[in-house]
Amino acid sequence: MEPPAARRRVTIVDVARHARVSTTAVSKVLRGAYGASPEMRAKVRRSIDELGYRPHTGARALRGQTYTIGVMLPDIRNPFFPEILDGITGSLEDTEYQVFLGPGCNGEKAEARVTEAMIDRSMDGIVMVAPVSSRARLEHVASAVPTVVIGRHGSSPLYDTVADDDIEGASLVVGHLAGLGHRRIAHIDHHETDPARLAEMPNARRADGYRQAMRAHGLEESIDVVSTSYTQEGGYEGAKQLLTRPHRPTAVFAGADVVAMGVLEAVGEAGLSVPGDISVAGYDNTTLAAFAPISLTSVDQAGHEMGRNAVRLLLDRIAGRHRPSSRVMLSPTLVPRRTTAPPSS
Amino acid sequence: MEPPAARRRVTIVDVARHARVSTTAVSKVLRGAYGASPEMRAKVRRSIDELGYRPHTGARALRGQTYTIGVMLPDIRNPFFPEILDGITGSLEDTEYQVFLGPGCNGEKAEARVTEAMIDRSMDGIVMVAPVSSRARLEHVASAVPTVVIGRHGSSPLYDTVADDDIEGASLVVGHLAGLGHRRIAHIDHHETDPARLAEMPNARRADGYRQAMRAHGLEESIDVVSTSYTQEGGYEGAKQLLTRPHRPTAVFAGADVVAMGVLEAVGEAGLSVPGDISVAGYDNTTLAAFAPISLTSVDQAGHEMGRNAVRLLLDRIAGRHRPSSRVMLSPTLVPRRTTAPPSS
DNA sequence: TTGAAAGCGCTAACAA
DNA sequence: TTGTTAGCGCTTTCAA
Repeated sequence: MEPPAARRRVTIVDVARHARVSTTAVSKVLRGAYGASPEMRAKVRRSIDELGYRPHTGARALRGQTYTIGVMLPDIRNPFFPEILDGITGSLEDTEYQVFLGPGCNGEKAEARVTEAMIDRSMDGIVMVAPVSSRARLEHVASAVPTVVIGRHGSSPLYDTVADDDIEGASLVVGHLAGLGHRRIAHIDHHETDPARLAEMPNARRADGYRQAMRAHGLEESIDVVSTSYTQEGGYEGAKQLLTRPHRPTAVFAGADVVAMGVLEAVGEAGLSVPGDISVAGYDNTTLAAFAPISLTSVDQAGHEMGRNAVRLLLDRIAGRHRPSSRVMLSPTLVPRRTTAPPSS
Repeated sequence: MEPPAARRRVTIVDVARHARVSTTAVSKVLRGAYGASPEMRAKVRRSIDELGYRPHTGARALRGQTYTIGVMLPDIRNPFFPEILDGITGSLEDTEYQVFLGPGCNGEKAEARVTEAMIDRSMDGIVMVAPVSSRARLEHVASAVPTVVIGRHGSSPLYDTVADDDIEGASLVVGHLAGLGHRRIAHIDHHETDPARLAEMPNARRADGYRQAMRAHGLEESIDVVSTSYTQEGGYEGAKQLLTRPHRPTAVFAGADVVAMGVLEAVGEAGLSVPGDISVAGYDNTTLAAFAPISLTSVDQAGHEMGRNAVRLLLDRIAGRHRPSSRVMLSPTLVPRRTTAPPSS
């Protein structure tokens, strides 16, 4: 008399026995591989359902795929990232692939930990959203597993990239404000010291785009960039500085929506009104921007599209298609709301 | 002459050879298992570093642990969940465990897909945050892998639970408002039909707590609950209804911060001011509530603590400690801000 | 079209 | 204390 053993997981062997075929046959059916008659497929399918069999991913990992896609998100709090994530999960919904998020990636070290963990787990593909790691690190990851980098400029032969045209986005904002009649349009940037990263990060592009657009509108004399950080505090500090200017700007283009939130706070504290005394625009078109009491003019980056494109490129690579690396560049759109209006003067 | 083969991953065999010991020895060192001399440990450690060896999780999964914890988050957009997540990742930072998030779990079907995927991947433990699945489903998961359920009342011998005392939270809000002099305090609830779930969901507790507290303050005649949903739209709709009451409430207790956002919107549209004409309180103390221009009175659930407790319970179970299931109940605190004030009358 | 069998990288029972 | 070795569940080569 044996004690009732802990229930063992149903394996491919059980299915094979139940269907009276070989394990090879079951494996073939599972993977939709060539070389199995329709009758055999049907038989195996039935046994799989009856027994409630599910493939063991660890065992699969030793020989083939894991049907797992890892997504590295730097900051789960940034309300822009869920859009990208929806684009990713949405296009993977009807496939066997499962998405897992590596959370808490603030800084190079944390990014390395998460990506290594994904590689250790034999994930089939990795999507890195707005990584801060060095190019060398990204290429290290990409050399181990198919990789797509979202939201960073600068390409590599080892990975594909999907990014928003930040130059164009900045230009849309400046064009909008200039069109309303603003001349003194200031910009709040994210301060970046690392020169290597500088060229690849979206914030630098936005600042460049701002400068270019200002020149294009004949406003180069009014170019005014404050470098703080892409956080609410950064926006608050930046706005404080701008408000003490002898000739106060009539409009502020914040490099991100969260930054604009800080600007709104500082402007409110200074007893000024938006857009009466000062217009404010953000970037990312987050849910926060759309929230009625705030109603922030912002730039929409088409996060869904970014996610969809990333998946398309990734599956293509996983399927083994050898091709030069791609760069997808998406066009942003302006969403004018109530924080921007003609200057009062 | 061979073509340069694709670089093979360093395995335990390579390490063993390099250190001139057996693979068993390496395995023991890796797992900190009993039976390896300090000299051997040192030797193996050195080889591991020199070769850059990392354990293959899939291979580990076949025999032992994967050092992976899966967290199921129903809605990545809910600004309360990152708090819990921080609590989880924070307490796992100095361990070998890695956290992965299963995203996009809206509804029972999606929850089942994600949890099955976690089980297939031999994750060592699962944390389910505010799941909507039936008790039977939760127990199915828990019978396959150590599980902790966060944010749901009602216990099971198969899994541990961590929850906030929603009755107390509701009581804090009502007490605060009543203390300010309000009598007509209304509540916006999340509509729930499933009777089984009804008893376990926090929203029901909050509504019950509201009713109990109203009675305790002798305000049972003023009890007024509108059932919509825990979304911004739900708050908007609910407020619309409340504002058409012949005797308009002077304070609204929204069951969640997002709901309160919708209330603020509706109140603003009606040309009323907060807190001048009507006080508004939320629940969750999200970053949104703390945001200065909004400054919403809310209830803090100590998300960090929830996450920390969940991990503690999970690791305990994973370590194989057999014990009856635990229920951890945390006490919320009230965070009064500028959306609540004495009634104007 | 079908199946037998080797082996992926690791852990753990057992032997030395 | 140290090493040998048998699998874990799957994929894939190769033979029938």
